[in-house]
Amino acid sequence: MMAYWLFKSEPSTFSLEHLAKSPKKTTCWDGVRNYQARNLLRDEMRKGDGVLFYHSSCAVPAVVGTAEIVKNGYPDHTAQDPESGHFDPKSTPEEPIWYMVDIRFRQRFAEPVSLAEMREMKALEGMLLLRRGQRLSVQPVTACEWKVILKKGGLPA
DNA sequence: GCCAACGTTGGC
DNA sequence: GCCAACGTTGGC
Repeated sequence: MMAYWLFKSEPSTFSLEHLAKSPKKTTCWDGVRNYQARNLLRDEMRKGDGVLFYHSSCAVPAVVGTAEIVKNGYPDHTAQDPESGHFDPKSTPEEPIWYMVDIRFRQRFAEPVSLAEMREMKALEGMLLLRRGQRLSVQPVTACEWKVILKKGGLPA
């Protein structure tokens, strides 16, 4: 059963363009330091799942395209790197706390689907992203939400 | 186990 | 830059 997810990223740090230009159009999604998000990365996400790529903290917050999970959850080694900025001394190679997945660029939307637009779409009532105070950096998306957003973005579902 | 203080996220 | 909503930390 294929699942769908939404990944937030600040485009000034790592945009969909960055992903598209990465080697093999693939990157490891490191640096997530929230337990709820960790559980999704480690236990729920599976190779082949769809990812909505969302730009946050920018002029027009929006879903700008899609990616896919290409590697299941595995330990985030940046937790062991004091230089990384995501260092966590409580996490060890023997007992890792933090996990990441690999994602690969799939497609860029013809038109980004902005947060404001999503708020006005009836089909997206109840979408996690639109809930006030919702800050999870990786979060589940329903098949219906996925389909509606891809259509709005000008991609075939 | 409670809860105040603090840091972060992220839209506006 | 502001600020609401969270998550985390640490004293008790």
